[in-house]
Amino acid sequence: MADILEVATRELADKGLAGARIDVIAEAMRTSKRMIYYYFGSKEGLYVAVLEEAYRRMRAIESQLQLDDLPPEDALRKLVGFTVDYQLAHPEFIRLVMTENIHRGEYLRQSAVIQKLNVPAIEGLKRVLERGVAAGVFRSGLDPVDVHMSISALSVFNVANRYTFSLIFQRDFDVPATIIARRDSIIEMVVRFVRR
Amino acid sequence: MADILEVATRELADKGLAGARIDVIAEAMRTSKRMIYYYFGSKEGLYVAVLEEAYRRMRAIESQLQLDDLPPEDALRKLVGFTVDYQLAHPEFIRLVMTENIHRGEYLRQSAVIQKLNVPAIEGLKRVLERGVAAGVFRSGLDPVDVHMSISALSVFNVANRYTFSLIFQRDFDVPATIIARRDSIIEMVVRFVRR
DNA sequence: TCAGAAATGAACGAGGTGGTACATCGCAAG
DNA sequence: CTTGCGATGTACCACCTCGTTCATTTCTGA
Repeated sequence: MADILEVATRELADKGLAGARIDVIAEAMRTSKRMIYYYFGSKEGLYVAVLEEAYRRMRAIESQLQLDDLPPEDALRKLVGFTVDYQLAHPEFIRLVMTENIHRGEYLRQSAVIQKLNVPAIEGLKRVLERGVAAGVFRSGLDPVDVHMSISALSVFNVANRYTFSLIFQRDFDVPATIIARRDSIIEMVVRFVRR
Repeated sequence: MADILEVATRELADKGLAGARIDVIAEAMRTSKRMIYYYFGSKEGLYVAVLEEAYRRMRAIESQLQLDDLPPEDALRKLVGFTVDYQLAHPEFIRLVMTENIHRGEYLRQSAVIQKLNVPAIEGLKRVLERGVAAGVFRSGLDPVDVHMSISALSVFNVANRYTFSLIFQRDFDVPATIIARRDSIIEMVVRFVRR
């Protein structure tokens, strides 16, 4: 059953909601298509379940970062670095999010738990920023949601737009050195933004 | 015929390649479906044409910015501001790009002109950065493509992920004040990144 | 052991979709 | 006038895809 979600995630992230085929998902696991409807009711039902699970997984790992033990700037670097790494390691997550935005969020809206799932992410960042201000290393007046948005934007882009971008600007994101340079650049950008 | 592209852009950006229906596109203009195949050969052919045209339009406007007349930091602020504004004003562009990345760039790859179309964008930014270094206001060693990538990432995100993000973090991107604050934040972030 | 519920398999159908066949029209050139 | 070619309308089809129907099996609890 967690197996179903795994396979469904792959297929839905790969082709999008309209492009994914239930028969393909069904065939990719032992059970038949009949089961998908038994458990999830519809293609959309399955899709919502997949979406929720994807967010849940990311936040679960993120919550283990232990940012409170580090000096503010180190904590921020760790958080940004983690976000970049996570997106790189889980392209299927962004692909799902892209698909959902193509659909204007109409399916995620059906999820009751999705907001609560993401509150801790902001809370963690907020504490880091406050500690930085208290320590005199960060400027005040920063909006945690705004900073989080920038971190997400920078981390997501290399994965979300990697194909069009590398095609246009001839940057190969499979080369480790390129990835590392980009990662450093993103961290530097966020840190410089919050520094006094 | 430019009419066809207009309608097709709307439909393809709206639903994606798999979700868009040729019959719908055909019906939305005066001509019949027969014509689409006559001119573009296939659904994919139409899609490629739409993609190319979208890039062409953006770069055409961008090239009129006259950045060379301004002091480096002002020029950079203008460029970033323009990028943010353009993306906000043309959500269908990003939606197409998202769709294309879902497809791993396999269609854009078929376009011969797409690379050349985007070179000027980097050239313009490169000149601004060099002038900034020469004037002693920007740090040296900056990679224009890297900076361009960050500008794109920050500008694209609020549009590309507006639905999922606003759902999760209760930020309404239809409120002008929210947009303006975000715009200022992005510009500030880029400027701080390049400053000495 | 047995009743009832949960889980599953096989097959199918109704509707939709990309693409085509064929005939026709309009118009420019000779 | 007529020849030829680009443009267009109509109808159609072969295939695919979601979702269902019906029957069957496996589990669970008393």
